[in-house]
Amino acid sequence: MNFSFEVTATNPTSARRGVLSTPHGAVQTPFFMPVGTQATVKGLRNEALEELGAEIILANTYHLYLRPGHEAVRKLGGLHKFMSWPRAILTDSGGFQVFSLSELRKVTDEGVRFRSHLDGSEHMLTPEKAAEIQLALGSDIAMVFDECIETPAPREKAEAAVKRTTEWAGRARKYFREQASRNGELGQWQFGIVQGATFADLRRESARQLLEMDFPGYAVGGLAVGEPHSLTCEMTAEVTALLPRDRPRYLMGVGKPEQIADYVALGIDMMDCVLPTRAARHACLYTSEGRVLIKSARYAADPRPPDPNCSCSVCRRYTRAYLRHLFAAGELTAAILATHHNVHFYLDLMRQIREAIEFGNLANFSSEMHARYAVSPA
RNA sequence: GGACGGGUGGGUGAGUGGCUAAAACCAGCAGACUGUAAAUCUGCCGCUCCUUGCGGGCUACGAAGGUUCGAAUCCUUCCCCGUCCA
Repeated sequence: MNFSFEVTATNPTSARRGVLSTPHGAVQTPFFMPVGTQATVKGLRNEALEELGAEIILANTYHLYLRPGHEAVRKLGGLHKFMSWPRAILTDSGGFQVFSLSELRKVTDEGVRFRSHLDGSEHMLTPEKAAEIQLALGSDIAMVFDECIETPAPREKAEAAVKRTTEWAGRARKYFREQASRNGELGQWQFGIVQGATFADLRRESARQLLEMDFPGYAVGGLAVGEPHSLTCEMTAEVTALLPRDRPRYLMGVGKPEQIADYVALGIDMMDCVLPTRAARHACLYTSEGRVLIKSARYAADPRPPDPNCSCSVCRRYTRAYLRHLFAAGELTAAILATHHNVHFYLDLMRQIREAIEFGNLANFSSEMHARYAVSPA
């Protein structure tokens, strides 16, 4: 087995410092995964991602299944080779698309029937199918297919989603193990996903049921979909309290810069979020001084770097005035530079957090981040 | 010199008697983005007043007059622009 997870340091909070080893390299935890839904982190070449120190990225089952198709990727040597990314990859299962594409799908116990957002064609995604696709893609970590629902949700709906997610997790686990016994070492880890919306008892129940399936890692899903941050933290804490200490915990789809350290303090090891890349394309830069909406007229003649305290190659070379100009002109370079900076910011934030855990001052770090982002800079 | 066509808010450009401070798009301004249907979306965008209300006042569809209860829309004259004919 090329996989392992080792906790190397703990903290007065529940935070853990560790290393997740994969066939495509070791990943220092806690970590943040830049999102590369369609086998690319929008706006960044893989060379840049490597320079920025990304050790793992996320890709998406649903999107790659529709285009170019998982069999096509398999024939081209798997996702790593296809996209020329030598480091680790985690694939999301398509469970989030159950939520985000809610108008294009129908959920049944069997699975989810999607109408493709690309051409309207019909596709059935089941727990087995999602696992099969991810095995074909050859990602290092595969997620089980779950039912992600909106928040707030009525209790009955949340209950039903938990029940379904648990059953689907069981089927996915079974499929995965069958494949392993038939084909030998699969070179992939499979993680379960806890659901339960904003109901603490459902979250605990969901976690307990998944624990019985003995996943090498556990995710918390269906959070940060509109509920207040405090509630996200509450639900996360409920779950992490039950999860085994020797397995990685993944809080899916988070978060804002000032929230990241909070999740880590609750014992989260892994996160991903489209925020740094999407916000960058929309001219929002994350800096040591807070958010900078670089399109604003106030930066038209600002000769300072986007973030005076940042060491990234964009901040070393370009001014706010120039970035603002590029956005105003609609130049592609605007998105590229902004994305580069934001991903640097997030990855550097994670480096600082890992350091803070080792030095035992994560709590201070967290409150500093909140203070910094409480008010947007002038 | 003559015949047509046309002059609308920062721009392009709808609108041929009241529902028009005037569509739509662009530009401008402000904001939002949390396992990416997102290089997207939302709001504001003549001036002004306040007790911020589907509020009041003022100004505005080349200019000046006129018709009408009411005009960007109809009439007259003038000024520009385009095309064609001499």
